Amino acid sequence: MDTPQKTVTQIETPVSKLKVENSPVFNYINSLSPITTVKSISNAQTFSSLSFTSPPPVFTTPHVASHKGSRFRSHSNSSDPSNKVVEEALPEKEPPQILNNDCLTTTTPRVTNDGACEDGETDLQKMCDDNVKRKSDTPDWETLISDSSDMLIYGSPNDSEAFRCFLQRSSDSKTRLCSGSKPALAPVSQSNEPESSDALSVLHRGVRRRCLDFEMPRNNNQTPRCVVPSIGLHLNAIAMSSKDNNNVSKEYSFTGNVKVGLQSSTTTPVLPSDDIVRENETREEAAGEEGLEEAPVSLALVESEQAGEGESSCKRCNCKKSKCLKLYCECFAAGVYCIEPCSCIDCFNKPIHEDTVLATRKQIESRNPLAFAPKVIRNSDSTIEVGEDASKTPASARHKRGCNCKKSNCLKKYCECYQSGVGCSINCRCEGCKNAFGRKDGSSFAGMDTEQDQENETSGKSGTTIPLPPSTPMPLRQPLAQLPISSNNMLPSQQSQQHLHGASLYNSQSFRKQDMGLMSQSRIETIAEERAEDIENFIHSPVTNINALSPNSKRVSLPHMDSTETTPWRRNGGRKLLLSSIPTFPSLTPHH
DNA sequence: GAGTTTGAAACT
DNA sequence: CAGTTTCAAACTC
Repeated sequence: MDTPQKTVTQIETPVSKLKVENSPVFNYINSLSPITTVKSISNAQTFSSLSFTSPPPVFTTPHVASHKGSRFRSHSNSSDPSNKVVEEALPEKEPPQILNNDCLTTTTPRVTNDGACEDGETDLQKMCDDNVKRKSDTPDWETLISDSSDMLIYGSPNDSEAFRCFLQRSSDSKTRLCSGSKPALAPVSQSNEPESSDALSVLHRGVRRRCLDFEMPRNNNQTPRCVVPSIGLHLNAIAMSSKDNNNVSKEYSFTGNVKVGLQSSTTTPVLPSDDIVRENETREEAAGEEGLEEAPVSLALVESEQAGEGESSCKRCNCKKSKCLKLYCECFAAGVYCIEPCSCIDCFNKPIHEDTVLATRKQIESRNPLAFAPKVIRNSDSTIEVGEDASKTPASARHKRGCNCKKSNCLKKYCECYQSGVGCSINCRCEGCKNAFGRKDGSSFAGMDTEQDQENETSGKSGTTIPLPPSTPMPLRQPLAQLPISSNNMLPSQQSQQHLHGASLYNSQSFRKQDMGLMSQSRIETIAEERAEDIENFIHSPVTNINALSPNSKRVSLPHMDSTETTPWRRNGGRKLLLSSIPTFPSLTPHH
């Protein structure tokens, strides 16, 4: 009897009964015991609630095992514990409710006991005593707590910071972490949170977090970015398409995602969010299997980066009739939620309308799986880009579908190729192409020179306009930004699941993010190469064939090949490899 | 800031 | 698939 219940002893109730008989003291305790039992119950509830709702087996075990539980739990349960911890750490943010919960849940194990012990002092004292013993017995708690703190943080609203720290640790780019962290966190937390209390509350938290996160980042330093799009995330092929690029240059991007978060506070990246949420689920699942969890993180990171960068350029849309639910909307197209800076009217691209956004997105993807995929594909060179010029970019990158310019001569941003800072290619159906980054003819990139020359010859406007176009800037970052978006939506895990679809984009994005953020440049380069290969493969593959077959069709285009974007592809092929390689996750694990 | 131009996206 | 319309960004004034 007794022996078996050692674990129970911790729980207290059963033991108490047994012992009660033995000594008056126990009797006394017994009187108390009820309370304790209650606690235990409460704990159980909390745990159950926390872990379960969606919880993967992992969670279940942990919480059950619980208390001692172990790291595992802390990690896995990060949600719960994290929240608790966070709350404790950051009582401010979390509403009292949470605290209560925390008390209940946490009480047993640690802190609560000590400090909180609000409940019955006597009981608590006893409990504390017991706890003390327990602690002595299982110092793990503290350690766990401390250890888990990171994770906990993760889950909590504050997560962003903690998360960031992690990320930073794990990865290098701080910005990413900061910005990205949110999205990633949000998703994660959300997934977890729901367990704890109300899904809604969770969502709100998520939102808050994102907002906070965003703020945090800002505060931190990073830049005021819009940070907002991480949101993946966030976050969607990210979307990025040309815009993404813009993002890069401007802010957008993922930022977009990030933005989202900021936006209304609601959250962020629409798609990303959705995707994130989904992905979170899927991830968890997948993660369980593969340990993809990382992916999300990476995505988040990516997003964050983008967001961070994007921030500088926070993208904003000005939609009036599309409700920001069509690809006309840059934010939506980028897979991010609209945020405050947007001047849109009747905007539905907000976390509040997540369902609508997702549904719309699906609809669009059903029509064109690549709708949210990056528009620009880059070669290995793409990484190079550095700004200097576009000259390089153009060569390596190409617009999937190609442009259809007739009057702009591909010398203005009306041209997606030009806007993205890439040269026109065979896929383009443009007329009078003078793309400075590379003409459809083949006159290569470098446009500047050639173009200027030509322009000089043809028209005077050229020079200034061409160079100006941020095209250069765009291209550089674009990849990141873009990828993130789509990726946001689609987590790697999802990617794997989703396959090539739009998801692929996401995947790619996410991938990118990971790549970008986590991976060193060298890796990126390699990836880029891989991408190129993948792209080729893609082209050969049925899907790609589509593009090849119908270059004209806008949507047909391949799944993003962009260096940044392209990643996704490879992911398809080599995704796992990348993922596995991706450090992002690892960083998280360390926490364990 | 308002109006125009442009080409992608969406629709038929 | 092609043509047309709608839309919002890019651009101009």
